[in-house]
Amino acid sequence: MSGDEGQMSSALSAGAFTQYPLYKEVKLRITKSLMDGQWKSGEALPSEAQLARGFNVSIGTLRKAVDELVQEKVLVRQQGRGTFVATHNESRTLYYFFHIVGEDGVRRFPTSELLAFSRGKADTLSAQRLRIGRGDKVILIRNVLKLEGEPVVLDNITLPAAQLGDLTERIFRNRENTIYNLYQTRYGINVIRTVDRLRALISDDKTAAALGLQRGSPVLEIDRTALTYHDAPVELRRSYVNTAHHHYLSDLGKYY
Amino acid sequence: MSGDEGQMSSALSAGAFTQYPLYKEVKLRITKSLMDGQWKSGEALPSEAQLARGFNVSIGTLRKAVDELVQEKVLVRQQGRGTFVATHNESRTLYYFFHIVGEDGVRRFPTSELLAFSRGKADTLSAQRLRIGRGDKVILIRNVLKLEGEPVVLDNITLPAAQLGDLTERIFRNRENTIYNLYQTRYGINVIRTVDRLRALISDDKTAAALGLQRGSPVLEIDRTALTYHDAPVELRRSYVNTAHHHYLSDLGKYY
DNA sequence: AAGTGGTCTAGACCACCAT
DNA sequence: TGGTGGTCTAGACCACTTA
Repeated sequence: MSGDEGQMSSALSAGAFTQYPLYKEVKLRITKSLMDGQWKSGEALPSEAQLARGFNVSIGTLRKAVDELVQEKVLVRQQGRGTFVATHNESRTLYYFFHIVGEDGVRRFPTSELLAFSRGKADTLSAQRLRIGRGDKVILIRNVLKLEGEPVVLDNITLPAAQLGDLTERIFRNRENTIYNLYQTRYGINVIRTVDRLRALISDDKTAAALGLQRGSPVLEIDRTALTYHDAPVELRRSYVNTAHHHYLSDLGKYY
Repeated sequence: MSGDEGQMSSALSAGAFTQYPLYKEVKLRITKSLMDGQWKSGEALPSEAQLARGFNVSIGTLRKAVDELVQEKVLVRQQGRGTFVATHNESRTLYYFFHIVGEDGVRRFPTSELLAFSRGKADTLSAQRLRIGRGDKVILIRNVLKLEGEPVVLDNITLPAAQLGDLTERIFRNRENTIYNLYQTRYGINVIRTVDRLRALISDDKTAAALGLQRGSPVLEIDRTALTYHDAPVELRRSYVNTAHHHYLSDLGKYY
């Protein structure tokens, strides 16, 4: 009886006929609570023992579910203290989302300077990539990132307005933390991973001017999609980088 | 007695005074066997039950060690069949080491064309990055990669000759598989991960010619270090990519 | 049918943190 | 001291592959 209980409840609560691991279902239920905002950024979840009792699974199964969420950097474990919802702070940004480093390889956090904040409508491509309707309202942001005072990155951000209804230039400008932190804390939108597509281009005049480059200089274009739970897109960002004294570091695989 | 046995043997066999998890030590011992070539590319390891007995640990601890090696793509589990040393085949290359994709986002495997094979001595920078002596012998390879018949990538490879003593142009040219597969099967050098640093540049005339580009065209430079166990460097590769119709895909984090 | 990895459980004990 | 996560063990049963 006791041995089969977990599997029975799994099949029941999943409402499925297929064989599906119990820990995956537990993971989905934790994810759902996170999406619903049941535990907010930086808050502690109930202890593993409590969660296991709540889900009616063994502690080992509960841990396996949490293990994966920790791996994905959605949760953070701290021995002796608890398990927390990962916060978008500077160090997380620096290590997982900002890939521009100096020639010495050192990671520095950039300062940000807003160039333009406007609203518009999604064109065909943006709509498709954000999975919204063509012509739906979007927010457009142009932003320069500086490293040691020098402009290095020009960001062009496209956001679906529906999810960030009240976002204004003032709110954006007055944020005290990273942009992803703003999405997370104010709108409950948690960016979990990004997919970047890179090319080399000759910069156009406007971009060159924003980066203090000569006409015809090469720049690195980064076409980024930011994703939240279940790979749902939440932000498009097209960036241009002056790679004369910096480079983009792609260091996959060091996840152990 | 039975509960403490594992931890005791851990401390003993690690020969350390510090607290060190038993599964980490098991992982190191498996890694060591892999480095020593005890199980070769594509071969099956002993079953988990056998390994656990051999290391005198529980099956759970053994699995935790193997879990990490599977995550790092060093080992591959196949339910019902066994656990195998991961092979450098085309699909592994395509998904984990070759990041150039077409505008449609589809991954295609490139054809390779050798331009030059020579021997030389390591300059200061190469020596430092390969952790060999300045002036030590190296092998230099220039290679063009074509996608659908068009040259897209120019590779300039630097290899420490000491580890690949007998490598000749003929052997390199006649390989039947990927370059990393050659290192793995012929020299027991297993590339596990790579670190890429990217910039945008104006191509020099030689590079432009090799890629069929006009003078002054922008190209994406990829400065790659390939690493084996314990992050030991085994290859340097400086590549130039025509990103007019392709891009570099950086898709970290989809490891779940 | 026999052997392999995959899941799940139950319980002990350790390391670390806050109080 | 009590609560948290971290490690380790032991054993049952399931899913899949091969012969």
